[in-house]
Amino acid sequence: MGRSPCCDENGLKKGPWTPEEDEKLVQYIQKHGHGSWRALPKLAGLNRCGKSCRLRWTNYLRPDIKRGKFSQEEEQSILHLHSILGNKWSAIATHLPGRTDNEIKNFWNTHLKKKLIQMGFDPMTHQPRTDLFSSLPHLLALANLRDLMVDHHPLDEQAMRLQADAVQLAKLQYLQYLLQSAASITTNSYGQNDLTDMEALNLLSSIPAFKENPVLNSSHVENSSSFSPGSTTTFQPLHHPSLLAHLSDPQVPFNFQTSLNSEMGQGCNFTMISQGDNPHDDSSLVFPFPTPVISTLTDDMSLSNPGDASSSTSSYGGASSFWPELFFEDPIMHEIS
DNA sequence: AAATGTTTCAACCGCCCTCCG
DNA sequence: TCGGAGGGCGGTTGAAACATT
Repeated sequence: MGRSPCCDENGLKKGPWTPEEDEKLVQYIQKHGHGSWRALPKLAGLNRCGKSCRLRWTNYLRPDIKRGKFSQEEEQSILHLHSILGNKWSAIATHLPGRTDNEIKNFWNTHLKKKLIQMGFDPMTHQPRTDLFSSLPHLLALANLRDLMVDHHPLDEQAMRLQADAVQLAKLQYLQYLLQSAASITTNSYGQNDLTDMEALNLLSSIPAFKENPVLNSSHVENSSSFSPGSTTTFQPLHHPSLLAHLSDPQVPFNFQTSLNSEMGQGCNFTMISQGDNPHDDSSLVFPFPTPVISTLTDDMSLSNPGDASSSTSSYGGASSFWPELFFEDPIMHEIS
């Protein structure tokens, strides 16, 4: 037995606003300001509830509202802010002049959420989706595409590589899942070798990037120092604007190597090593990350888990996520915090 | 051209918080 | 301290526009 909707009272009008109503509302507010929203409709000669008037004004009629398509920069900001704030649309809107929370929310639900899902990210956590099944539709689609193409046209080199990349990505996502599972198992069982380590290594060895590159099979990062964020800096995963610029442009190539340091019973660490130039060999994975960011952060340092400041004591300190958790000083976070 | 399906987004709903008497 | 009013917020709905068959 909840409170009855305000507009049910007194047969007040609901639904789309007419130009005449808009005109009345705008004129009244420009003359008198909105004051009490509840009192406003009567004073302005509108047969609407105050709430409806407030919504119409704040979401549509306000003179400082910017309409039209969201720019690339706005899109990046929303993604970034959402990764920090979650569904706090009004908070996000304060960082985007002229945009309303409602507009941002709609844009998120109709565009950005889908985009992230398509790219294999969980739209709520902004982390890669670790469930292999989430990748299956894409893989199946690719497989079907390949069948079709083989039937009708010879598969070109780039398409072949794309498909191979997708399969490798799925493997790596699954690997991440295994490592995350292993992290909890290992932590709880105190050094016990578990099957998941083996499973992970077997999977790795099936990926050309690991099999063919001697660096990747070595204990290359044995003594690598963890990337330490420092005490006064705020760090955010993934959605740096410069990264996001590339989310919408999957053609931006970046080659990287992933090193696995595995000593049985001690867990695994990932190290991302950027390559200065892009040799485009078949063993490279192509991801939409800009080279400069990766290279500055991963030059001979392992990536550690942001939530785990004492990662050196954790046997899986660097294995929290396959996708690079990039940490950087974030002005917006400073502002918020 | 018509029917059907999908997407978009303005508007509504109801919960929650703050303010004030 | 309590309770009601008002406003803000996030989630949801549904009509209109657009796309596809």
